[in-house]
Amino acid sequence: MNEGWQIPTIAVAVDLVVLTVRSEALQVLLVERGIEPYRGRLALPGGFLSSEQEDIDTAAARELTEETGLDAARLHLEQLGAYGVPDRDPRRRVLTVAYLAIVPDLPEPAAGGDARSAQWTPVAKLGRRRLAFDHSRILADGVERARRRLEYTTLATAFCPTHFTVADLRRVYEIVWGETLDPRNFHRKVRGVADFLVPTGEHTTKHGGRPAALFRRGSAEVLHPAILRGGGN
Amino acid sequence: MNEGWQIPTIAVAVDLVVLTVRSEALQVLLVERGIEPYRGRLALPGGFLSSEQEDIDTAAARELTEETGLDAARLHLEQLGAYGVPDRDPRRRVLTVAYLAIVPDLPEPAAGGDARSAQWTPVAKLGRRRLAFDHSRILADGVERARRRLEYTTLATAFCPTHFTVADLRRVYEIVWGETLDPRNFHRKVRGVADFLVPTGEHTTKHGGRPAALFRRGSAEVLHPAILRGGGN
DNA sequence: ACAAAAGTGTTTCCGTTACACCCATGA
DNA sequence: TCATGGGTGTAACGGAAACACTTTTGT
Repeated sequence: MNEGWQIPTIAVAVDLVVLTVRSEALQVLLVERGIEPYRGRLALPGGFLSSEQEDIDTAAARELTEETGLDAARLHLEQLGAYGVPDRDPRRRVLTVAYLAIVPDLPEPAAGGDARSAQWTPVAKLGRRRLAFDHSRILADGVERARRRLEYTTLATAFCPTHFTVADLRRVYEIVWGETLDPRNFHRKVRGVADFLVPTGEHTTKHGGRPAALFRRGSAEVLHPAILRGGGN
Repeated sequence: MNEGWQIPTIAVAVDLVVLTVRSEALQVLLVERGIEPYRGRLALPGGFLSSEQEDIDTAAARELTEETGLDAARLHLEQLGAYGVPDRDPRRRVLTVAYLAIVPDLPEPAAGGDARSAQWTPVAKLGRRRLAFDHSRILADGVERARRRLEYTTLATAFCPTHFTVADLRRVYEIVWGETLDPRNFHRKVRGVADFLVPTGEHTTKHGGRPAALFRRGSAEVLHPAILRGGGN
């Protein structure tokens, strides 16, 4: 079927949905576009492959490091899918491969090596505001993927620093899902999953109540049994 | 960061994991490659975008129709993801977007309009045999996706003709999952999900036992509650 | 009458929910 | 002592597993 015809080639980009829990809200890392099209609009961080031979996973990790200053190898980074509608970029045809990244609340504001000013924005605050290109759709897909991942995997720990309490973990669930959970049942559920949480022996000392035990992320990646939305009040 | 440099472009292809249940086995549509590289090896059907402006979803639907002769608009077709390791094709860099398609057992053998001979192959029979390129990996991802979809969605009906019995549906589950299910519990489960199965009033007349009621696929797309693997014996 | 497959009823078990209750700290 | 949040115990509920049992056909 294909002798003597020219195979079309397309510019390939990667875009990142970088999520964190920060100031009691689910926030996404966005950049403000400095050039047309969509000048001044918010967009997902991303960019074209840096060379003809760069791997897409590598490109996503590179962009993540550039924007957050963190070591991508230690972060959760998974592919969301390819978005390739021909007119998604008015200048030329671009196929973008979107990735979902989960990072803990960063000590320093996300000032990357890149000159562009990446900023955290609460997902809920975006409301009906449209992002550049089809990034609103990609963001919605990423958020939904993250929400589902919390049900069936141990991904929630990726939002937390290395040491955290059960209450910290519960707040991640509550903020990402946008619903409140019963602290007592949640506690028993997560402690009941083998290798989900590893006690460190340490305890918090701050707040008003009883000190909470500190945990590290365990080796488990899937949740048995799952922690489902719409229950637990 | 990017003034005065050339954006690299890449050849983009779509590849299809077309699954069906046929002769009591989960089968995948494969083609035998007639040219190098991987000449003589089995590969997933697929191909490059037909033009600079063809949408990837459209390209996947086109390939599906070419290979099966069926109207892709009536079939289940979903994106699996992008596979873009630079050396996956030794000739040149190709990024492929893989799709999962589910089709009912076709009356006629899958002789497409395309000259290539697509053939159904039982997934289990492939064993350790490697497909061309990274297609073994893509196939594994597609099969795993289909298995999970049966747990949480009504996708199983996509394997069935328009009219089918509960036993037909159960055989789909058993064959795709590779485990046996209790016919009585399965029956009550699927009948209990609202809008999953619509009775047609008709009954089968053939087999040795009591005639079974015939159903059409209902409007439900998600399963409440889910039908999980590793139970039901 | 018997075999075979469809379909229903019932008991047992297990995870979840809801909530009473106890624990450990700061003020 | 009280407020606050951490953590445990437990009874009620609901879905799933196991399986006895009835229904409806062909032979």
